Amino acid sequence: MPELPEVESVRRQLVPELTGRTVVTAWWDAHPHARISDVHLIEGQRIVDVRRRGKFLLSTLERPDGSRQHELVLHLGMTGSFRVLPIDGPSAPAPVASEVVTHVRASFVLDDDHVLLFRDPRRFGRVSVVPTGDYRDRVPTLAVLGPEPLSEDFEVAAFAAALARTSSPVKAKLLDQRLVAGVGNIYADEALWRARIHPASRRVGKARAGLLHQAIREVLAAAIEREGTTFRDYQMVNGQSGRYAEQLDAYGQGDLPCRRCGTAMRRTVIAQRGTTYCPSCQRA
DNA sequence: CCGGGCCCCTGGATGC
DNA sequence: TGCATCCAGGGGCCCG
Repeated sequence: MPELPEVESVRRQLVPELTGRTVVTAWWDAHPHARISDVHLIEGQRIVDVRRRGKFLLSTLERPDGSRQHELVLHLGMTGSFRVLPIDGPSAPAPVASEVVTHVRASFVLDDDHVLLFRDPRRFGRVSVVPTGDYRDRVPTLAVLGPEPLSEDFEVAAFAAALARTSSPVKAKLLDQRLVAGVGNIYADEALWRARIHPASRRVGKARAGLLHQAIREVLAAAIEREGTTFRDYQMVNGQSGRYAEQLDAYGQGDLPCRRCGTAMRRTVIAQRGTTYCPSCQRA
């Protein structure tokens, strides 16, 4: 559920909390299916920045000698969220924190007597420390991630060409992350509704690709302004909800009247994902 | 290389 | 009321 707008909202909240802080100790869940790796490498390193690529959060790490060899990579999965809490001192972080906040999978004691907690009930999130820029082993999706949709790198011609080249449903391509980064189930449905394109459409011409390109940018920008969509699990660092849910035109609108034409919205499954669209104004 | 499908996980909703 | 079943989905992986 956390997609680009949600991750960007989290990033903006984390920047003042983490920038310049040194991680004193790290704790993580040893669960056999935990998608958590090499976290111990962060101990003693300073967090230089908090960046975002698609749905990933990235931090440059710096050793006391000034060398920068590692990056922290975070992914919220479906139910991941962060909290920053004050602590009494640099004593056992995780057990103490667990009494206050449930489902803590990793925690980082900072040098300002705060602790960063990573919560993730369904364990689809990822926490990894990797050699700088070396994502292939631990985060392959990040290694092949497509352009940032709100940057100049997201070129309409390349986007249209990629859609012309494929035989998959257009929604599957939006979720793929290689064509464009950061779009998930909510904003795929929203962008397709806005561009009036049927999510199962396997042929999207140049003109409609242009509309979709524009719709993706508009929807994501509008959602960032409202700090994302809280539909079920997504929470910001301060525990608050994103305010885009009331603006949703497609996602979660099954059986409700289309906000454009009044036809009952229809629900189906595409690429193993629940998909809502207007059967009247979204034509294949 | 690409497309399609299955699986990981667990809280909440639904059904009996 | 209580138990079983279903459902949500980002992304890794396997197979054709």
